Amino acid sequence: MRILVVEDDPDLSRQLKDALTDVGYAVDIAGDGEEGHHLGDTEPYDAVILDLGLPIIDGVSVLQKWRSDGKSFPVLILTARDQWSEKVAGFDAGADDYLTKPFHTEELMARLRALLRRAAGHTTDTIDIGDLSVDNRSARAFVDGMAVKLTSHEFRLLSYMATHRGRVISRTELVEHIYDQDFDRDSNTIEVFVGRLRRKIGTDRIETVRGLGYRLMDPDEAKAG
Amino acid sequence: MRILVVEDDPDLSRQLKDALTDVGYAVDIAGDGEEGHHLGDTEPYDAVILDLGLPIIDGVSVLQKWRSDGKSFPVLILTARDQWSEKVAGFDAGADDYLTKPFHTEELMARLRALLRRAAGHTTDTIDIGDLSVDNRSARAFVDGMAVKLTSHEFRLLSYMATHRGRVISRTELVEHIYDQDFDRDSNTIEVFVGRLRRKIGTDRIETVRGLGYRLMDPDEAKAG
DNA sequence: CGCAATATTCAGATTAGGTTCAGGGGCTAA
DNA sequence: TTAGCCCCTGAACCTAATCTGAATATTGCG
Repeated sequence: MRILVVEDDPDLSRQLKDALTDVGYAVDIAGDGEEGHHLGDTEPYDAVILDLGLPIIDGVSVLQKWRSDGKSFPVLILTARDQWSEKVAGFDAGADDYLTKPFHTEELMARLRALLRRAAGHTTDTIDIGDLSVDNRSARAFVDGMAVKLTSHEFRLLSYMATHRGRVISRTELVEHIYDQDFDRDSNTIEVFVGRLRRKIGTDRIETVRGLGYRLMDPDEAKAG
Repeated sequence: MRILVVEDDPDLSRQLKDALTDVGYAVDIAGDGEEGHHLGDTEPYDAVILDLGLPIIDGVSVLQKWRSDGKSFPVLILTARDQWSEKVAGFDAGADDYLTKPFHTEELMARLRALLRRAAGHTTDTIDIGDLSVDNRSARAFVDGMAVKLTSHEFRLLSYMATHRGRVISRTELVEHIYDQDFDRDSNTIEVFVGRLRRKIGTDRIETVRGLGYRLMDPDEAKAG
């Protein structure tokens, strides 16, 4: 974890750097708003501790610049004053937390941990198979970057096959996973859906394994191996 | 956005509920730790405001239980005491923010907004989707710079979809996040609201995904893939 | 070549979603 | 307190996407 501390009081920044380094963070220090802004713009920090009363450029302006540039690291603001209206302004500028001086280092550490913890939990939910991309979050599929319009059953079928890519999947297994309840399994709906899917995402992506079922794969990979 | 308030002081919880409802959140109240824990366990809240001094089960224990159950909603802790060591314990139990009573409602609101936007992976209160702009701070929406007049529930719907832009959102999810606990959830109000929203912000911004739900997106982006 | 498995096509049937509307509740202004 | 207004809700009705099953065609394999 790499942390930027923007603070003009050398004593405080020294003390913060020591404390943060002790618990294993990599720490950079900036002594004024300009330097701080530049560092935040160019280096990949995991979080920033930002004093508001800074030389050259004030903290809120620095924060606003970062946010309008799309910088998304969590920012914890420090300030000497305890004006609630000022806090509100800080949050509205895009701060994630706010701490009034003087503070206990332990509390700062705890708040920082909370910010880092929260920032960590963002994962995407897509499966890529060659240039086919299946996004379970948005219930969409892309072929070569182009969105493919799928109906809900078509998508369920594709999604299930994608999470078990490379494996042969029987019709029975597909039926069991696509339909919630017991479904009258003597019709050819699966074949119909596979057919429709093939038309939409490309025929050779779903291989038929006679007598066993289907397998979803990357056509190029198939040739190679 | 749906918020759970766990607070044993009826005056305070009443006041919080009013303030939160005014700005368009759906709010549930729990008066003790047990009820609070149960609600948090079973309902899909977007954030929780949790008092520490609670009857039956104390706040920190409730929070710890949630976290060990994998609940990840942001939690803002309230407490009467200003013991920094207690704050640290609260954060380590999995809190995301901490506010000492008495507090200014504006500050609480600002902190709550910060938690909500951060939980959704955003850094500001304004979400832009093409030329549609949704401002969660002022509860207003703009199309092409022009303000759009939305009713409270229309905005709730739009706001929730905007913070989850691109994702397919089921009717159930929408109902659960824009209404509070006591709401009869089988009627077609969601369809009605979606219809009204579409008329106000443009039909092709909300895509219907049959059998799954709706998706808010930039119509131009959609064509591009 | 012939059989069995799989593909394709297509036309109802079904059901999800869209639209409209009226009643009622709650808020505001007088 | 009352009248008026706005908005929410739920029902009824309408529209259209998509599912299904059967009929028909094709393929692969012994």
